[in-house]
Amino acid sequence: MTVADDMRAKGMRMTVQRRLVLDALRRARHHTTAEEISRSIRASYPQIDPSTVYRNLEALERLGYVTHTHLDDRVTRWRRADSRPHGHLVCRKCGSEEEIAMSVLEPLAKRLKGEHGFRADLAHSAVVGLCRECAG
Amino acid sequence: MTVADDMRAKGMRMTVQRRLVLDALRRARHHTTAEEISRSIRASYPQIDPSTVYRNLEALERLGYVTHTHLDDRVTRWRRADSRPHGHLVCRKCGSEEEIAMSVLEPLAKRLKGEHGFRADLAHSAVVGLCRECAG
DNA sequence: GAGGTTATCGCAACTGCCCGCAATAGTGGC
DNA sequence: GCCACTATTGCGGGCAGTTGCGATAACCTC
Ligand SMILES: [Mn+2]
Ligand SMILES: [Mn+2]
Ligand SMILES: [Zn+2]
Ligand SMILES: [Zn+2]
Repeated sequence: MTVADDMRAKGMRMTVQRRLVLDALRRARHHTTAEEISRSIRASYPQIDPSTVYRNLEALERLGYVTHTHLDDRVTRWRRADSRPHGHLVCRKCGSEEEIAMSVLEPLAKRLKGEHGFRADLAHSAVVGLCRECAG
Repeated sequence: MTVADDMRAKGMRMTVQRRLVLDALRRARHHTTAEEISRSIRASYPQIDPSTVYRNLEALERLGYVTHTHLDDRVTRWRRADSRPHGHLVCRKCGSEEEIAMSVLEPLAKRLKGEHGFRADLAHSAVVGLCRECAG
C-alpha cells in the first residue's frame, strides 16, 4: 500500500504539499530540520507556507512515516521512521554529538517497563552532559 | 558566603532584578517556568522586562544556584539547585508526569561514563514514552 | 465529469525564548 | 561620599514553532 492510499484509508488527503515534504525528507541528510525542508521546498514553490511544512511533518509522524528527536538546542530534528533508531550523547560545553546504539539504552528501558510499567522512548531526547574532553 | 558576595567575588553585580528572581524562585512551586516568575515579579514591578528574568535565570544557573529540566513541551522548568535531583517520566499520550529516583538512572550513567567517558546528566530531560495506562 | 463535503491550506498573529544596542546603575578605589 | 568603569538593564526585533480562521482543493458519490 502506498503512502497516499494509507492516508486516504485514514480519511486524510494526499496533497501536493504533503508529497513535497515526503520528497524533501528523502533528499535530506540524516537529521534535518523543518526549516531546511521548508527552505528546499520554497526554492521551487515559494507559495508553500512554513506552517504547512510543520503541520505535515506532524501528520506524517502520526501515521508513523516520520519521527523527531531533540538534541540540546531549540530545534527539532526530523528523520524517516525507516532509518535505524539510535541514541545521542550531546556535550553541553563543546556541543559535540555522538550517536550510540540502542542496546546501550535498553537496560534502562527494561527497568522502567518493569518497575513503572512505562514504555520509554529513549531515542527521543539526546542525553545531555559532558564529553570525555570537557569532563576532564 | 551570601549569594551577593559570591556574585561580586566573580565580578558580577547583585541587582534588584536578580534579587527579585531569587525571591520568586524561593516562593515558587517545585518546577516553575520563567513566565510564572516573570509574571509574579511584574505584578509588583511591571517595569522589569521578561528578557531580564530569562538572563538572570541563566546567570544564576552558571553560578550553580539554579538548574532547569525539560519535560515534553517547549517550556523550560526551573528549580533551585539545592532541591533534591530526580528524573521524570512523561507520557506523550495523556501527559502524565511521574518523578523517579536518580538511582534508577544511575546504572546507565555509569555505563555511559565507562564506555564513552561521557558524564551524563540524566535529570536534564524527561524520559518520554507511554505510561502504564496508555501503553495498555 | 459535476457537485457537495470537509481536510488542508495560506496567512496573520501568537508563544517561549534569545540577542544587539544604547542607557542605566552597581561596584571598587579614592 | 564621589567617580570612573563596565555589568546589566529595558527595549525592539528575531527565531522555531503553534494556532485560529476563512478560502481552497482533494476526495467520494453519483
Ligand atoms: Mn536545557
Ligand atoms: Mn518531542
Ligand atoms: Zn543521529
Ligand atoms: Zn499516559
